[in-house]
Amino acid sequence: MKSKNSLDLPNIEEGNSGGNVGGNGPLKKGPWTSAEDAILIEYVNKHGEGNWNAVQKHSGLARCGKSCRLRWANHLRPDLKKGAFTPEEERRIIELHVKMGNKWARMATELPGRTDNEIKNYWNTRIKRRQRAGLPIYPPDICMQALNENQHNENMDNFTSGDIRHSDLMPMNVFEIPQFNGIELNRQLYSPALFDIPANGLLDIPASGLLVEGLDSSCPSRSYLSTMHPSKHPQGPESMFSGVGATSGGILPVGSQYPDDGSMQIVQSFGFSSAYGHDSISNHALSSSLIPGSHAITNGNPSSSEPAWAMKMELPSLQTQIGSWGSPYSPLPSLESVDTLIQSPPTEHTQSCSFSPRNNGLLDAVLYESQTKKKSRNSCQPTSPASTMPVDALDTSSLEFHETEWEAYGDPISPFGHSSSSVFSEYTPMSGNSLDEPPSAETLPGFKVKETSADTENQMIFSRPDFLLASSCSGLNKDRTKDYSLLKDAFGPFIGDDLVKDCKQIDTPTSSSAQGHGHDSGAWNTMSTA
DNA sequence: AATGGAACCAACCGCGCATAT
DNA sequence: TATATGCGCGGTTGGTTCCAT
Repeated sequence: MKSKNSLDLPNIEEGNSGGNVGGNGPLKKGPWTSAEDAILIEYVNKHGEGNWNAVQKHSGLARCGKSCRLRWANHLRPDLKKGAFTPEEERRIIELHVKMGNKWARMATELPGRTDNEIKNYWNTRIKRRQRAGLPIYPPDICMQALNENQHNENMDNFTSGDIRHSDLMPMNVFEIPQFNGIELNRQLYSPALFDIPANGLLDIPASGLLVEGLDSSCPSRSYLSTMHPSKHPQGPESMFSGVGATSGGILPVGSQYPDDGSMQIVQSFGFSSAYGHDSISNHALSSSLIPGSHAITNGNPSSSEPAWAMKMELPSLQTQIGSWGSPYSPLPSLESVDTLIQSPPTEHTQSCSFSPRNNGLLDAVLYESQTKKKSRNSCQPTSPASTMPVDALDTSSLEFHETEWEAYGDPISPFGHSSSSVFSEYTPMSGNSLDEPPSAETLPGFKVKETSADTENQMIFSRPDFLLASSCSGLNKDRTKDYSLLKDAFGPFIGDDLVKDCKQIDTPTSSSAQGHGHDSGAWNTMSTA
């Protein structure tokens, strides 16, 4: 830390640069000096944390309370861990992000010694880097883990909360894992090459790749594969549901038809390299023909008045940078145009549930989650909202491979600037990976990818496969059992029967846990219920 | 060696929530 | 109940460093 000597020299030096230390003059901004740090440390040591606005008054520090708090929290706290993130931490961040989205503060609670700002910066830079390189964002194992977790949760919560969860579940599921969605389900379908996993293990899975790899012509799951990054998806529903052009079992237009235009780039900004056409199948058709039982989902859909991505959702950092991520390979459309796309998609669905009235924030989601929990507890047997389940509560065996292993995937050729079809071809299986090696596009007979349009609601919902299951399991539709069955059927081919099976098998409280990062459970619960 | 771009990092800003009055 | 204040969070910005050309 800083020498206490500086405490005795509060008003020197830095005060001259852009501000002053102490005094009642204008508050200083900009970088903190060692003297200021010392003052702050001394103050905190003496008075403890909190009451930050009093720091200026009592210590003479010409910094606003917020600045003091930030400085302390991010740099001066004695328990801070300095240095680069370890592979374990990196992996943990990814796991957490899968679950939480851009909830940096929450994530920080799970990473002792790390700050939200640190995590945020890490994520942003890594994502940006990978985005530029056209690399996948999430590692398949994590996706799988999340899937398992959610399935588990669904089962834990299965058919118990009924209508209650109908509305409440959605926000969390939709918001919490904006971009993860299809990835997890594709674990077994992906070509390892798709998961070019860099040091940080982020998967920037090209949507097209997802579609190709994970889709088979009949699989409705495509829908959510393409919805991985619902938020702010420029194409809105259309692109998000690129794969959902037909009813279950229906064949979708081939992805190779993707125009190599800006739409693709937009998608890329979400971490996908797919070229999503603007056109496509009408949203209506999609919303109604998504998959058998999909109505349950769409009915539970959050918004009618406002497209899902028009909401301010919890977005991964990369999503927020859509406008600034000018990849050399793929110039992105202006934010304006993106916004237009985002907000313009008309939706004919009405809000059929008690979803957050504003449909625009995590807080809402959290609130609703909380409400859901309460309701669930009150009206049902103990439930475990998917959103509150710790990742670690699930079998994390699939996560056991080390971060460095992710790197083994090697970077594929950047798909940027290529149509999805080309992307597919580029992402041919590299093989030999520890992960389930999904069949390549070529090995998926009849696989066809189609960038189609879809309702924002659909997108929202399908943004998280687990949600689909959860929805059916927990009451998005009153005919939950039916929906579940339908979804199971729908996802079975895609995620694998075993997973579907797991969904049921996991339906035991004791299944949680156990492995991996068990310590997270508590923290997670704490966070979730906070 | 110079230059430009990318990466990294620290800090600020705006918003919203919680609590006190 | 309404308002004020404190605080935390997430997004964004700007500066510095690193690296490739």
